[in-house]
Amino acid sequence: MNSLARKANASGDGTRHTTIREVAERAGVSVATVSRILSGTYPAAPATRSKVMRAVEELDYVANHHARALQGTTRKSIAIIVNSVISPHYAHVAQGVQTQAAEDSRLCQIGTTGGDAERELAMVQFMREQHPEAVILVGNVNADAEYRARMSRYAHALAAIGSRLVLCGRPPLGPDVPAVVVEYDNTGGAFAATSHLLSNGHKRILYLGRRDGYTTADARIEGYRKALAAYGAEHDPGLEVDGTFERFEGYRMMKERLAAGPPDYTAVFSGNDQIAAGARQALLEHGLRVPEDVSMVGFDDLPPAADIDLTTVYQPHEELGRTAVRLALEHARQGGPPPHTILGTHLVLRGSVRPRMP
Amino acid sequence: MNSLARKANASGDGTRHTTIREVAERAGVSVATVSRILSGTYPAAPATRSKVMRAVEELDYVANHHARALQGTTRKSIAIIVNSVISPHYAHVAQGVQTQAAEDSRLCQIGTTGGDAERELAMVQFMREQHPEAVILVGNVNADAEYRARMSRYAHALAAIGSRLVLCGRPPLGPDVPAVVVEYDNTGGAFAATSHLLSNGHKRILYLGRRDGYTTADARIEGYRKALAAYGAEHDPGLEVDGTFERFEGYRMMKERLAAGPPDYTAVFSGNDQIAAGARQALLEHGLRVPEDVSMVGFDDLPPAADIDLTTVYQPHEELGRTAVRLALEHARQGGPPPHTILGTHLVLRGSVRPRMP
DNA sequence: ATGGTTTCAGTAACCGTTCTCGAAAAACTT
DNA sequence: AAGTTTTTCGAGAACGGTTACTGAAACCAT
Repeated sequence: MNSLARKANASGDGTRHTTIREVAERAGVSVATVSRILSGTYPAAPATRSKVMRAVEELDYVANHHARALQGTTRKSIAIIVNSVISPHYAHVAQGVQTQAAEDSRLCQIGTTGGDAERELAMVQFMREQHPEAVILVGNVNADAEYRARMSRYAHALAAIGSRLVLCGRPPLGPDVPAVVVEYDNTGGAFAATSHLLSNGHKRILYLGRRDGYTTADARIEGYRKALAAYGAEHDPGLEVDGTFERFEGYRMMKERLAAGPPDYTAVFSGNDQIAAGARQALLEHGLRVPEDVSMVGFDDLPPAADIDLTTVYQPHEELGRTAVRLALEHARQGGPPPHTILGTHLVLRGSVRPRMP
Repeated sequence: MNSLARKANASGDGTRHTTIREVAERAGVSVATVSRILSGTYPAAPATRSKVMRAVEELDYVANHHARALQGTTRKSIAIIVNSVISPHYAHVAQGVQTQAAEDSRLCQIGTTGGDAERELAMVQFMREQHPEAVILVGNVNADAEYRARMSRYAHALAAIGSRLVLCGRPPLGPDVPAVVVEYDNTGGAFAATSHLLSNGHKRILYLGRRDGYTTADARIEGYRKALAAYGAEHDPGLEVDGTFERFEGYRMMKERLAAGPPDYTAVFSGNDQIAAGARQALLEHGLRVPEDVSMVGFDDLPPAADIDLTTVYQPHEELGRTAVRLALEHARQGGPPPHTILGTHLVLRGSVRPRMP
C-alpha cells in the first residue's frame, strides 16, 4: 500500500461522513454517475438509476452542501440580519423572508445585531464568507457617515461575488451603492396617525420614541411634524421624548414624564406599538385611563395592539420580507438597476382614540 | 497558452471572487503562507505578515466559508429548527440560541416548519447537508411512531458526522437515541397553575389547548389533571377544549364555547399566554370581565401576559436556548452520554385570578 | 453486414481552502 | 568557517462534490 492509498475520511473524534464515493462503490458505478443521477442532469438507464437510489437509501446519504457550493453551481442561501428576533416587527419580517425563501427552496440564515451598527457591519462580513445569494438588512440603524462608507464598500464587494444587498425597511445608502431597497411609507403612516388625533380635536400630542440618526424613527417623527404643520398646530419640541423602540422604554418614558408633573397633552403618538403598550401601563398605574383621559395611537399593528385595543398604523411586515427576497432573486435573474419599492401603510381604527371636546 | 492554463474563476454572470491565490500573488508569497497567517496557525516573519495583511486589505479579501468547511477543520455553525419565528416563545428560545452561539462565535441558521412534522424531518435532512455542529429542535411536535422512527435514524446519522441533535423543550425520543435534551417542567408548571386556581376556590376549570400527541400540550394537560386529582375536584373531559397554541385559536375556542351557552366554569387555564389573550378578548366581547366573572391563568409569561395583567407560569425561554447550545458544545468537547436537563418553571402572580366565594 | 448516431457511464480536472512534508534560509554552536 | 539546529516558507495532496471530455456499447438505416 503506497502513500497515495485513499485514506478514510476520519476526523479527530472518529466520525465519518458517508461520501458519494461510498455510494458509487456500493452501487458498482462511478461517482460521476451517482452525482448525475442525484442532480437529475441526464436520463440514466433505469437499471443503474435504481441501483444508485438503493445505495443512497441504504447508506442514508446526503450530499455535502459545502462541496457543492464550492463547485460554484448551486448557491442557494439567503442571509438575513436583524436587530433581534424577539422584537415582533423583526420577527414578522424574518418570517416573511423565511417563507418566501422556502418557497424558492433557499436555505435561510439569520444573524442578529442587537441594534449595534458595528456588529451589523461585522455580521455582513461574516455572511459574505458564505456567498449567499442575498444579504438582507432589516430595519432601523444609526446611519452615521462612517457606517455609510463601510457599508457601501461591502455592498460593492457583495456585488462582486454576485450577491445582492437588500435594504429592507430602511432608505438607500446612496445613488451609487448597488442595493435592492424595500421600505415602508413611514412618514406617510406617521402623518396619518397624527392627523387622526388632530382631527379628533387633540392639539398637544406627545411623541414617544425620538431617536435622532435612526432612519425609521426620523421618518416617523417627520410625519408627526408635518401633520402638526398641516393642521396649524403648535410644534413643541418638549413634547418629543427620546427612547428606543421597546416596551420597557415606553414604560420608562411615560413614567418619568408623569413623575415630572400632570399631563400637558391630551394624546400620545408612539413610535411603535410596544412603546404604546409600555406607556399605557404607566398611565394606568398612574390612575389615568385610555382613551377617557388620554388618547393613544401606535405604529405596527402587531400582537400587543389588539390586546390593548390600540388604534395604530398597519405595516405589511411579512410582505416586506417576502418582497425583499422576491426582488433580490428577480434582480439576480434579470439584472438591470436594483429596484426600489415603497410599501404602503394604513390606519387601523380601534378604541384608543376619543374626540376631545373643547 | 495551453489548455491547462489557470482560468479565472468566472461564473456565468461575470462575477469573480477574490481568492487566496490572488492575495498570495499580490503579496509575493505562497497560498500556504497566506492561509497560515490568516488563521494565525504559526508565528510568521513580521515582514511577510505585514505584506500579506496589506494585500488582504487592498483586495478586501474574505475567505470562502465553504472551502474552509470542506477542508474539515472549521465547523462553526449551529442549526435551529422552530415552528415559526413569530411565535413569541420560539422567538425567545431562538434568541437565546443566537446569543449563546454568537458568544461562542458560531454562525446560526434558522429553519421553520410551521409545526408540520413532515417538514421538520425534511428540514433536519436539509440542515444535515451543512454539517453543523448541532441541530437544535425546538418545541412541540406531533410525535407519532413513524416520526419517532425516522427522527431516530437521523439522530444516528447526525452522530455519525459528529453533529449533536438537541431536543429543546421536548422529551427524549428514546433511550438508545443519541440526543442532548433540555426541557421544561411543563407538568409541574401546569400543576402549579391549576393548583393556584383550585386553592382560590375554583372547582370547574376550563382548559384551552388540548392537542393529543403533541408532547408539550400533553405534559401540560397532565399537570392540569393531576392538580384536579390532588384537590379532589371532579375531572370533566368536557372542560378540555382542543386547539392550537395561537392567539386566534384561543379566541375561536372561547367564542364557540360561549356561543353554546353561558359559562359552566369559573376559571380558565390556557395552554399558553396567547391562547389566554385570545380567549380573554372573546370573554370581554361577550360582556364578561376578567377576573370578576372569570379567573384566568396562562403559561409562558411572554409579552402579552403583562399587557393583559395575566397570572401565568414563567418559563426561562432564552435560557432554554442558551442551555441547548452550551450543552451541545460541551458534549462535543467532552463526550460521554448526552446530558438531559430539566429547567424549572414558577408561577407569576398578576391580577387575573380572584378567589371564588362559595 | 457496415457505418453513423445516440445513450450511457467512466476518467480526470477543478472549485478555494488547509495541512503535511520537506527544502531553503537564517540563526546559533563550537 | 563549517556543522547543527531552528525558522520560515513553498509544493502539492487532500476535502467531497460537479462537469467537461471521451470511449464503449446499443441502436438505426441503408
